[in-house]
Amino acid sequence: MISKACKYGIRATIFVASKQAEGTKLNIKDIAREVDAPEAFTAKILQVLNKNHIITSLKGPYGGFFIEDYQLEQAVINIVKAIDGLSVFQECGLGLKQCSAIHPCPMHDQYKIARDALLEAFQNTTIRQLAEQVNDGDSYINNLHY
Amino acid sequence: MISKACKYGIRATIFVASKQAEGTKLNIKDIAREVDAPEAFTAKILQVLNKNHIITSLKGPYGGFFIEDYQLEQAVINIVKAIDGLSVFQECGLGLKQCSAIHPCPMHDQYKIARDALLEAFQNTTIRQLAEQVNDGDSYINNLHY
DNA sequence: TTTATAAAAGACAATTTTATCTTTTATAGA
DNA sequence: TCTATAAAAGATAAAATTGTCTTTTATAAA
Repeated sequence: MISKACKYGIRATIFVASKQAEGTKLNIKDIAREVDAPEAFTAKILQVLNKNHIITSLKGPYGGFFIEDYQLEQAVINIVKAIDGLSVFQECGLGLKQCSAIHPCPMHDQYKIARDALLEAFQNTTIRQLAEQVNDGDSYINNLHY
Repeated sequence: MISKACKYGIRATIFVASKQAEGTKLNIKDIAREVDAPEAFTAKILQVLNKNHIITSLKGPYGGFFIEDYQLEQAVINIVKAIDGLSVFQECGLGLKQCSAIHPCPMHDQYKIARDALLEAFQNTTIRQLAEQVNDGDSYINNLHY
């Protein structure tokens, strides 16, 4: 569906967003630990998220990652766009290079329904909404480790 | 979404199914050419499809691949199951190892809608239906190469 | 039974994705 | 200005997926 990198990126972003109220900056180690992702790999991902203005970073002492107000309002699809690109939302379900109403693959119509539902999910959800859910204890961004 | 191998496999199966009426057996070369997939890779995929009784093969002269009546009635999800497994239809959208109504990720509900739509698409469609579409000229399993 | 044919099986190679490690750059405070 | 800190950048490495090539096995017909 979407890459592992992208999933880590979304979880990390939600975590950073969920801490916005505190006003503190979070470092890579803490973010990676919280979202159960490999640290160095997470660093790479956060790097591209910063470049794409999904989150903001500051180097040096007292530095780290945080999220700004305007960034909280972005739809999660922007995270997918930054890491994986938007092709998942456009590609043919059976891998045809061009697949459209005029040259459809045999699953075109049914697949499009699912693909559009996915698009909706990522399009109509803001980072703020997800962060609030987590803060309210209604959902989680980490694995239960029993 | 689903792997390239799986997409090749579905296209190949539809092609074989679309030729069932002819009663002829198709060889790897012809199948691979028709569905625009690498030949040797296609051979590997057809091998697992045969093992999983999606299609049938016969070695030797006058051998090749064909599909039997009962196989035509199978849902395409069986092809996905044989090649990729069913995890796409069960996995968390944000990559949590366990994600359910009692420990949901922040996108659980919206993602589930899309995932279930995908499941429906593959579950409620038979190989025969797709083959008929192709035979009727309503859809295609090959790339337009202009 | 021999031969030709076509898939199966197995080994291997290339590419992509995931992951790690080291060095550099920016920044805050002493 | 010097030092410590934390991210950025760059170079590699490991794993998974995609793709190829060679050898073996099954089968039909002569």
